[in-house]
Amino acid sequence: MTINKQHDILSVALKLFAERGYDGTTIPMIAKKAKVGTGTLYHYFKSKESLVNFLFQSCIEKFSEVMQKDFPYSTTDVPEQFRHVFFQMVKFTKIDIHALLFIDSHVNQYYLNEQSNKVFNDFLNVLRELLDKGIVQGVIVNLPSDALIAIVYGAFVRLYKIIEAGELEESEEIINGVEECCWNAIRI
Amino acid sequence: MTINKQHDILSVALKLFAERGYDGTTIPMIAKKAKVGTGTLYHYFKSKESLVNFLFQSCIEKFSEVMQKDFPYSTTDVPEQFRHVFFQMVKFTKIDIHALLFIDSHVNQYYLNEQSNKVFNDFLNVLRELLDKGIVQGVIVNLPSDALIAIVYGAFVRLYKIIEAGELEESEEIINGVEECCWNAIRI
Amino acid sequence: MTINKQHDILSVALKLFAERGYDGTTIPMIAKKAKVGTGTLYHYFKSKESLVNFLFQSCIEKFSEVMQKDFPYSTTDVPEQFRHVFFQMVKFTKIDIHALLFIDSHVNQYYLNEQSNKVFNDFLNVLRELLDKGIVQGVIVNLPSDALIAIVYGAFVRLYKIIEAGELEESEEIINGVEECCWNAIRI
Amino acid sequence: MTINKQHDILSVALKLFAERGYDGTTIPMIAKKAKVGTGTLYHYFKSKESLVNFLFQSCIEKFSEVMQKDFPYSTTDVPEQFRHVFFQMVKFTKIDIHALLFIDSHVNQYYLNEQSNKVFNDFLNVLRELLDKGIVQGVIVNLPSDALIAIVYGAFVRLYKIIEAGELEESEEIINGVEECCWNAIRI
DNA sequence: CATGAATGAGACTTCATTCAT
DNA sequence: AATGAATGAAGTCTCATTCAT
Repeated sequence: MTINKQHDILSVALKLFAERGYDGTTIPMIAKKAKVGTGTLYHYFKSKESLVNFLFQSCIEKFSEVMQKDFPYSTTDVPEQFRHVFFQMVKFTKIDIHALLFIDSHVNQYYLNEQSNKVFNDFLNVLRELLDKGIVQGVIVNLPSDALIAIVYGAFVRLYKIIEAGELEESEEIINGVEECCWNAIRI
Repeated sequence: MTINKQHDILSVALKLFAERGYDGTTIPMIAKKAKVGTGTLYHYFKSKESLVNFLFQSCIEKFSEVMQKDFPYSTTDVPEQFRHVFFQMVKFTKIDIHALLFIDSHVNQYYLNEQSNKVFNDFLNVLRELLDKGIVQGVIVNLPSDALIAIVYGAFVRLYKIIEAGELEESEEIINGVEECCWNAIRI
Repeated sequence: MTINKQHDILSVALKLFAERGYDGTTIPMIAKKAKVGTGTLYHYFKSKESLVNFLFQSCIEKFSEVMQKDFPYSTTDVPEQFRHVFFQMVKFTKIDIHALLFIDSHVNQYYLNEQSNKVFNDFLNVLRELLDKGIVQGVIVNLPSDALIAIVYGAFVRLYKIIEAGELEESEEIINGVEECCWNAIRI
Repeated sequence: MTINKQHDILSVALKLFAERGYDGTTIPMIAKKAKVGTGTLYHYFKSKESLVNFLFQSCIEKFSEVMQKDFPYSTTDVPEQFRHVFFQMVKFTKIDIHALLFIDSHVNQYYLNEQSNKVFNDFLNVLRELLDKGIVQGVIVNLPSDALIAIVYGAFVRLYKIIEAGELEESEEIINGVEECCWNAIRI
């Protein structure tokens, strides 16, 4: 038996939601894989919706934390800061790729509540600020920061989707290459 | 009455699948929006699964057609060819953004059959060839072509996701800028 | 094309009802096997129920006709009359075994109307009279005629069920033997 | 509340299947009569088909058990053994007439699986052996044992069908009379 | 806390029947 | 007369949720 059933439920649910989507994942599926009774699930979460929202918010939170860990506030060198953020994203993904894919496929869905949407938007703001600073400094192309995020984040997520699907094997070389690509995409 | 009920069903289903996912979309939902009886749907498609597979394959087919339309075979200039493909993708998306988002969110899902997966893979091969040619010519960075596709396609799709979500307004300026970004990402 | 669609519908329906029962047989099944459109069926019969009732009544009628054909009214010899009826039943079954099995499995069912039930009861009365006469004459055992009919008719139908199922091959020898058995069962 | 919902479901389903046939009986019908939710039915049985197969096999099993209970193995007197089997069938029918009628109307139907067919065939073999022994001893008429079973079993079932339909009142006298008829039918 | 039997709303699907052609 | 597309009621089955143990 595991010490923490809640933890088991969360990690199983995250994986299943990431793989099959919210509606394609059933409570019995989660319960069975987490080796708990279906009723147990309802001791920890009021409903399926509250579970998905809890997961979403805590994933964003962890993602945000990792991304800001050891952030080089001291410097004003945007390329260095971009580099830092990128490799922290890599680090986060290595810890829990399902969290990345879960976030990606659940953003803006009809079952997310206001709080989830707010948390996600706050998270985006951190990135927006970084990029806007680069635009002002003239080191990043002058496009709406949301578009720039879409480019970098879109590329990043899709890369890990094909890695997770087994269509590409992860290697330091490739990751470094992709980082360069992403920076080249948006730098002036 | 509409001339073609099958067409109505397909276009409604495409939109709903793109917005809510396969499992989040119900047959009654589709039927109601398409203004047909639920039974009618089953005159045209054997099952919900056969509907989603039909849609998937025909979307890929259309996408593939548009992308290869007027392709500059005469030249060997990869940048020009890349540019062509990119703007054909833009054209396709303008015709039917739901098709783009539908494809993106349904690739590799458990309800797709072998034929759907094959059709999608064939489609990717066209892109792979183009990029591999560029790598050989030394004008595109030497990374696995799947990674390069992920970068460009991932960026592209995510851009249109936020446009569709109303978080960014489409403009020729932005699209041109993004095209430049994408090319800069992968060129040497 | 067949001359008579109604005939095709009836013969297909009879066979299917006999094999799969009323509820296990669908209108599309019948239409397809009879090579007509489903709508065509409704030109000949008001509803599925009216079709099954029509079939039931016409089967009983034919059965009754055959059984009374060349009936030896001149004699009062019950054994001879019994023999006649038995072999007329054999003759009827040889013409259309499905009719026999259809009648057997549809008697007394909830979808039969009053008229069908009446027709069947009238048919039984003919048999009852014959057996009652034999009882009065002291050549048939003194049991309720319905019980005697159940014995003979039950034996007869079940015999042809296993013949139809391919578990027994019909032969004159066996039929003669069974006739003897049936007579021995009820004679004094 | 009842102690055993599964038992309630089974007994209600047996009765309804016997009366209306498999396709004429719906899951909501069964659930309502058994006073359970429709979903409950699916906790006990995977599908309607698995329910009917389970019922079929357990009915045959019970029937077989009752028929072989206290079988006079010590004697080689076939008439006595026949008599025993017949009255054990009567006993079984008195316990659960629906089981008898259910078996009769569901044999060989398209929804029965291989196991069900096998169980039924094994059951028939017991009867075949008994009759074959009688034929060898020269006390039973020389006809294929399947034909003899058809005669006796067909007569027996049909008798109880009309009793169940209220067209004949059961009495010891009649049952004894019918037993004599059945024996007379097949003895030499 | 933990469970899983129980439930009924609602999912997918079928089918008797109608009707425009 | 003949058709089959169209329909919605009703069938089988699933699933989020509750609750007695």
